[in-house]
Amino acid sequence: MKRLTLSDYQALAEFRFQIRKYLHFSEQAVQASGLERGQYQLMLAIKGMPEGVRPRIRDLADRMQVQHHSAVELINRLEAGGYVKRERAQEDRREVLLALTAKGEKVLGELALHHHEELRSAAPTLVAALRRVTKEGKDETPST
Amino acid sequence: MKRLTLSDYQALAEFRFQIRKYLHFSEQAVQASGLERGQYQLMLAIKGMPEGVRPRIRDLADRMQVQHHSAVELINRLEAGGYVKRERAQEDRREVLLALTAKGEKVLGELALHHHEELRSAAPTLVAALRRVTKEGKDETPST
DNA sequence: CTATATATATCGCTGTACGATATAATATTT
DNA sequence: AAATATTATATCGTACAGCGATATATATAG
Repeated sequence: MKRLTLSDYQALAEFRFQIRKYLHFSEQAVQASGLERGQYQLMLAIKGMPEGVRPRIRDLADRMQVQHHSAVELINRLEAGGYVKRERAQEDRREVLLALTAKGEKVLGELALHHHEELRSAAPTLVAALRRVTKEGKDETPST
Repeated sequence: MKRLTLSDYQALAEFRFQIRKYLHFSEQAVQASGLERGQYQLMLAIKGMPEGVRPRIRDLADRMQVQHHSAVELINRLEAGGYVKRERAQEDRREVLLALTAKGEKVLGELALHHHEELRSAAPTLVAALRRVTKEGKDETPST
């Protein structure tokens, strides 16, 4: 079994740290807007859906990497808060398509802007951390 | 207030998606090893601590971006599982320094290896997503 | 036109992180 | 050196997000 060098461990740890910092910033910003953790992300997923993919619950669950019923619950709370609305698809009436309300657009707009700025400023550090992970180990003595 | 373009939203959403995929992979791998979510990360934080920083509970909490008492609980469970051990610092006897046990080293080694491989293969996509976020918007019509 | 698959929804539970608070050691002030 | 404040760690109860198991509705296959 291959072994990692101490530098590899440090690279992995540093990447985690940077990611956690970004996610922590996000959580603070989201809660300051009166939303719960996943709500911003789900709204962002609706708005930022790749071209050609319709925002069904299933697709959103996939983008969120959660079970579909976790997405359902999240959407229930979002709908209750007036941020998104459900629409039955007319072709396949099992499907529910999601859309942002005006209120949802507004909150998402502000949050996304903050996130965009934060991520732009964090990006160089993140890329550097990734590069360090990617970099071939130069025969360093393994750790332990 | 500045507005984001649709491409900006897509870039943010795509980055989130890629991060979630990595974190989801991580969670699966960690649970398959019989550990809980944060346990791998905390062990990794111990091992991958930057040079010159001692692994006190407070420092680890900072690297984990959690409240110190959340770190305490995590460490309680790790210690109960025999993965880490506490040692009182002799200079300042309030401090508790953490160290991995042999068992901890072993489990961490395997997990970190998988993570390293996964991250190496995910890195190009992640970097691309970051670049798209960083890229100056080229006067595209704003969304909505 | 029954059987099976797909899409969404509900209910109860668990685990993780938090807030509030406590204990212990060290540092500072008078 | 006693009193007070600060720092480091620990405990207890709680909240909430996501999951497993299960249910309902619609659509497709045989």
